[in-house]
Amino acid sequence: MENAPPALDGVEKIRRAAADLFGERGFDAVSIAHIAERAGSSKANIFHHFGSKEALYFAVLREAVDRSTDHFRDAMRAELDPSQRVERAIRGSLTVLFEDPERSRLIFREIMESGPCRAEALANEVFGDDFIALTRLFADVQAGDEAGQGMSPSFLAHVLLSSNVMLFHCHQVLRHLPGGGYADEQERYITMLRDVLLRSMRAQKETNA
Amino acid sequence: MENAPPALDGVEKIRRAAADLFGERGFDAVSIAHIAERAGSSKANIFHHFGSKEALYFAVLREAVDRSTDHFRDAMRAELDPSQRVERAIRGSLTVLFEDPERSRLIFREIMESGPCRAEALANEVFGDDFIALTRLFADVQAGDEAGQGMSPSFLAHVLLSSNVMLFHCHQVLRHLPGGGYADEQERYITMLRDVLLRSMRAQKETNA
DNA sequence: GACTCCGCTGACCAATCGATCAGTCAGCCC
DNA sequence: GGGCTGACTGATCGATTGGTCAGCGGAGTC
Repeated sequence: MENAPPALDGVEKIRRAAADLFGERGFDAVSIAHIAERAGSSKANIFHHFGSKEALYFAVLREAVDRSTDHFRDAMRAELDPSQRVERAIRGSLTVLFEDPERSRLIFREIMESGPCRAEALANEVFGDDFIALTRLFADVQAGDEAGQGMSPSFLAHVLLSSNVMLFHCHQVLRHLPGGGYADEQERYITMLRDVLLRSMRAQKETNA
Repeated sequence: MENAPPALDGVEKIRRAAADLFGERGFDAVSIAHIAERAGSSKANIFHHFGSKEALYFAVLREAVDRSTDHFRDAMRAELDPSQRVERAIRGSLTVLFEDPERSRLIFREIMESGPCRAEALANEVFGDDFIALTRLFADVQAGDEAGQGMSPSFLAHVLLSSNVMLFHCHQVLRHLPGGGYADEQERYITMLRDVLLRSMRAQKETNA
């Protein structure tokens, strides 16, 4: 009977408690004692398994990053018409962000804090694949549409991800801004962002001053 | 001779040191001892003037927020054609973000960390005015353009701010992504974002499935 | 000179931090 | 049984944390 939930051995419990707490409050605000308490373990045991607080943090971060890219890749496999493909990409990215908020916060904090040294590694190992996939999607959609290109696919990926990430991190603030009701209406939000992206691709060089 | 630089009294030195350090590393990673050292003062003196670490943090945060809104408001006063007005709004927001990076990080961290309780206060006191101004700008531009409305001005403000904030916080990562060269070319970035926003406003209901 | 006020300091506090220690206990191999 | 491994613990380390307190020294005031 005990096959479905794998009984969660000690190490995994520590990992999950650490992921939750680091995601919620950040590296410095969380102590090993907190993690040990939530994991139902002892401080010494954490050092036994992970060596140091920093090593635990990076272990948790790496795991979060790996799981994130898997989910995102799944969300973009379908072959539909442009409107539906873009919509699906928005929804997929949004799902990844919201289905495990602690993980998302953990990763974004790492991006913010990373100096020039670690930024390149992050770009290659962590976000590169997702960004490329999204860029390809926009390039495909533009190529299949005779109207006009003229808009960089990678920049459209930037706009999509920016908007979603901002919605995720700031939606408690956004919902209280005048006209910020979209923060609580996911479908309306997705439709609006989809329209912004599709219109950007289709309209031609009419905006040149 | 000592009139132009106001000699920076002790309290102001503390405030600046705290703003720099809190912006760089966040609340928990910075100790009063660090701040005292950078300010050339003593721990006890900081408590003498501010009472507690939290009070110092909030004082610094409030000051950062006030200065931020002032700058932003200045950047949007001009009356030009739609393309130039949108471009100016993008540039203004970008300038505010990059001209004092520590301040910007401080504020954004507060948005991320703020629970539902403090989020409403932040929305009203801090970002409300800027967001309203930006929303009005898009509403104006759309009204003056006969082509079509159909796109929520507040959502366009969201897209503009999201894209800029993301560029600011992640540009060390973005520049290393394939096609992410725009992260280092501000003028190209501004042009692309302007086009995305203008096209979104002008194109009509052609995207409805 | 004696007085107060105020910006400021060094010494100090209890609490907590990350980390280490010796040692316990259960399981496994021979 | 004996030898060994690895998960785990309570006690404890030195360092650092946010915060307190008595007091110093200079500027003003009578």
